[in-house]
Amino acid sequence: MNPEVREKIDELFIKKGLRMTRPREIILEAAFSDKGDHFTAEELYEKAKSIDPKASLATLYRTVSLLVEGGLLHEINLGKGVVSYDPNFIEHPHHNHLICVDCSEVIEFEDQHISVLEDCITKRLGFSPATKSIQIKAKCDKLRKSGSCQNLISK
Amino acid sequence: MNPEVREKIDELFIKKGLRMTRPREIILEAAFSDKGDHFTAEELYEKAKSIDPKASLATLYRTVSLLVEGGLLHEINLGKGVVSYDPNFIEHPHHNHLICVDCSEVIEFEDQHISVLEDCITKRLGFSPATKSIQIKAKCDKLRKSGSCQNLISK
DNA sequence: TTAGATGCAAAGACTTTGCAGTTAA
DNA sequence: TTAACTGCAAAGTCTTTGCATCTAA
Repeated sequence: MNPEVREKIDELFIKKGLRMTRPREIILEAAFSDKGDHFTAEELYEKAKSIDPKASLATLYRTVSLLVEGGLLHEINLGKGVVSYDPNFIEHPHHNHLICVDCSEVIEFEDQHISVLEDCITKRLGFSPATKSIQIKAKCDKLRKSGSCQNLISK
Repeated sequence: MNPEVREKIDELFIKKGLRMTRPREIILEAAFSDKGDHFTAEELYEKAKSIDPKASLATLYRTVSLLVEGGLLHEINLGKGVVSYDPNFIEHPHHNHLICVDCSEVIEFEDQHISVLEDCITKRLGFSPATKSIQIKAKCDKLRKSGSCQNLISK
């Protein structure tokens, strides 16, 4: 786990007076140790069970809620009513998502220009651009050109 | 109901060989007759029941699915895992959403500049900018300044 | 006439919660 | 020591589905 991530977690636990328990350690490990893929509750549960087969889904949901409330994990909706979690906001607080409407591939990106424009629009509408986030839904060129794309095939 | 909306609905029903039944008419009326507010399945159900108390939730879900597949209704996630439906894409195909993270107020907006920029980013990432949509999550100025805002109070 | 649509009630998927026992600080 | 946490199983919420009946075209 990235030391920056570890530090933010410890901060949150101290700030909120939370206890660091073994079941929570396992969930944190499952959520933050990897390459930063998004995951559903079910996927996180599988990963947690691979670390400790006794991992409990109730504790997992409770821990995920704490992390979301604390801002360390973001709930994202990639369409189709599926709730996923994004562990990358600690390291990349300003990233946005592009989601392929066909194959559900998700790409994270940051862009200075769109941030500025977004701020303008947000202010014009009478809002403060805090905690803003952008989702672009688009069609994957791979799919359009070849009639298929990686993630669609792998389903 | 707006004639343009009516026309698109009829088009869809003809294209897909769907039958226009009374239960479906009621749901269409509930979804598209008003000022274009977003609604949840439950809210739509209440409205449908106000038109005909015998309205069935099963038929409602089935009809909503057809409309979403046909592109007449868009599923939107305004955070908190709540699924809502947006009936305004027929009249405003390119609108985007700004959602207040505090009070969940939703504002629809269109912006030429952000559309262009969005297209650039999308292409750069290897995607086609078809059916793109942007969600900005931000903080409501009203809330920030006065400590409260309309929608927060009304809850 | 008949394929499609309906409505009920049951099932399903996902998430939350009550409670008795356990544990970090 | 004790307030917080855990894990189980039960409950809750939201959505889908099987099936017998009905109906638009």
